[in-house]
Amino acid sequence: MPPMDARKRKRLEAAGWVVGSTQEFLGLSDEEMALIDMRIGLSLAFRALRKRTKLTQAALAKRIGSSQSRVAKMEAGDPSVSFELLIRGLLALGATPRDVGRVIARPVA
Amino acid sequence: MPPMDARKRKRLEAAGWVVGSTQEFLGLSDEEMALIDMRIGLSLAFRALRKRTKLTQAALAKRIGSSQSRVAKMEAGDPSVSFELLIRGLLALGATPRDVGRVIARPVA
DNA sequence: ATTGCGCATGTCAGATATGACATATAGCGT
DNA sequence: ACGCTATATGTCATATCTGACATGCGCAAT
Repeated sequence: MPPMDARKRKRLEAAGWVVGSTQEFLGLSDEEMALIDMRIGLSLAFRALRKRTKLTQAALAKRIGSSQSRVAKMEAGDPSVSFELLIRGLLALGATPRDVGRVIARPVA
Repeated sequence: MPPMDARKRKRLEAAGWVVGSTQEFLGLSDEEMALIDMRIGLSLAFRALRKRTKLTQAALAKRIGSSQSRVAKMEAGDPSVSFELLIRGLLALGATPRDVGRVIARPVA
């Protein structure tokens, strides 16, 4: 999962590292920030919904035809995970398009 | 742009072919339908916003570091275009995360 | 009828995402 | 301490996405 520079940033952020000041820390455009916020929001919503549904990562993975490790990456906001996969995951957990839209619309913090 | 089966469906739909009954026509799950609707919604919003901004596909492509042909595919709802690219495009045109969320939340028809 | 412009569609080499697998870590009951 | 279960992290072959390019189509102006 190597040197794609901005990789670990999201991990840190999702892990609680104040999303706000990260922008100047690395030189990110507003658009890139917005994208990262969306990704993080989707990740968090996904994890929350999975837990609410009382599914393990492995069980959910099986249900959506993926693997436990990928589910973990989805929840970690890993940039190797596409928006589409995150949205797929949410829908598979019963989220509606409205729900997904809400998550994307809301700036993360 | 070869035989990835469900390819032309979106073209037809985006071109006006009543999205509703397409579901039974091909055996699509609700979730897949929702995804397709989101993709179409993003495409349409993208095209609308570009036109409102009075940019040609080529000009916009240059601005976002892409190519005219890819912009055309974005607007065509082509499945070879990722959600992330569509969202990137919208943001580059000045759409806010709220705008994007709205588009995703709203079932296309 | 030819030129020019905007858009559509196809292809392809290189970039990125994916599921699967291996392995590591953390917590928890015994 | 030991097993056991859930989650995290890394790697890899394959699949999918990407920008670039070529080319086609329609349409307005000359």
